[in-house]
Amino acid sequence: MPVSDLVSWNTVIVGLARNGLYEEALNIVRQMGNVNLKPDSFTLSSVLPIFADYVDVIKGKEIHGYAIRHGLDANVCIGSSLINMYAKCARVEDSHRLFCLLPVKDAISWNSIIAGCVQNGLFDEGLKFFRQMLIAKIKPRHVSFSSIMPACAHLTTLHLGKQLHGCIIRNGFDDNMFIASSLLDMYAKCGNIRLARCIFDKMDLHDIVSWTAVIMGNALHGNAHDAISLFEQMEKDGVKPNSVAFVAVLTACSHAGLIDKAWSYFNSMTKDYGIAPSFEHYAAVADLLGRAGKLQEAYEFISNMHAGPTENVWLTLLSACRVHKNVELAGKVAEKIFMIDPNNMGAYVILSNTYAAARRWKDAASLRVFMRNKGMKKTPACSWIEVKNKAYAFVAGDKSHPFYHRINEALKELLERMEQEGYVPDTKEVLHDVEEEQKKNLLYYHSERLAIVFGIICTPDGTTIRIIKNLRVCGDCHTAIKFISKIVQREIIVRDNSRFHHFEDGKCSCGDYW
DNA sequence: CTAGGGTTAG
Repeated sequence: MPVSDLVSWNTVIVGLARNGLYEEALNIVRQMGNVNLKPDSFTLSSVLPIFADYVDVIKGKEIHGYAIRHGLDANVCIGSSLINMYAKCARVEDSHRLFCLLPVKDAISWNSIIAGCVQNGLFDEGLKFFRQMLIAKIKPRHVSFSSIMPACAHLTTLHLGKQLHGCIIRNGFDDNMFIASSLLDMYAKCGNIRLARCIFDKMDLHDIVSWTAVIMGNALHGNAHDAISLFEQMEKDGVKPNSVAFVAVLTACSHAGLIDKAWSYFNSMTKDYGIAPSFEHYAAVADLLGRAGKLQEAYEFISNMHAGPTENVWLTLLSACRVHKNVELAGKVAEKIFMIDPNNMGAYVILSNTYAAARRWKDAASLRVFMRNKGMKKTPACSWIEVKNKAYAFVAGDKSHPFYHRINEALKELLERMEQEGYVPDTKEVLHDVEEEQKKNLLYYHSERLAIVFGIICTPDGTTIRIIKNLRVCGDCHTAIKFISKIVQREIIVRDNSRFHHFEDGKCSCGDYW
């Protein structure tokens, strides 16, 4: 059989696969056998992306086996598509192994392993490969940047994201849609919504991803009205919202307490766009109802979910129960969660905090003992700040920190000025059964305050301070930071586990609703 | 007259 025959068969397969006609492409591959043609490296690397898209690791592995038997596994194109296929099937350790074994690595094989890591949440690993790629003198391409940027976004490493942005501009990649979307998302997640919006406005074209990224960014920063008007503009521009876009706009409503708006979007999603609500949509609405104190309504809403509620949806209601100190419903909700996952740590923590908030110290304590016996540990609160391209982490009351004494001095000084301005510590949320004086001390050393004071000491006057915290900011710290922003005349941006707070001149952008 | 990698998600 002449080679050109195989070439023309491959050409047809590629054409079909690239146009999304996967079944037709696979049919052609099957027919190759009937005319005694054997798939070669071109065939395999055209077919593998199909199984990556199908998340079909069984079929993918079959191809992998075929490649090994025919001595094609050292081919760089097959290698990249195998790395990609395993990563898409959540088998990134297999991708990793293949990448190491690959004798020749080009830019695309590097991009495959970087994207594979980032898509599986291995952000540090992805960054490590990115650096190794540079060391190996492989020039990053546009795909390298759009693959690695989400790692900066998730890790909130603004300095890295900015460096990469510089590279992108120098390479003239800044007009690429994928890169612009990932960049604007990175800036939004790292606390700079203004720059995120700037990048969005400079784009020539907007697709559903860039719209969603800018809507979500505004939602996270509490700019509900911007988020909603962007969503409406998107609809006007003829870009059809998808399920993710609705998550974004519902998140915006949820962070601003816009119940009626949220309902109208939730209903329009199914009615106007035929999108079935997923648990994220339910979670956003449940969160909104819960925080507005409509706990019973939220309970019924969740109970009527089509697919059956997930533990995450119940968890949003459980934290609402804690906020509104509804111990009875909290118990009922916790039970629902333990039916799905008996070892759900988050649920035990919130439940014990609910008891403590209702001053039921004994119940809280016995639950903590139970948790300790089960070997469950509460996540310690931690805040961090970037100063001069370095991240500094703080945990509450950490005396081992090298800057502890300087921070402590500054904290005392600041506290005096705060009290002169009218700050009264609010110990209601201190969930320990200890003396009032001790409670105050616990508050004064919350991790976010240590990080903020460190930032004030280490940066010139007027510099914006950006803090990231792994847990929710407590009510008293929220008040304290408002005072601090006024006293030191600095903009302080705090990202907790669910949203951003912009503190400026004694006020917070969330309007005290969060 | 042939092949592989990318952005949004409480």
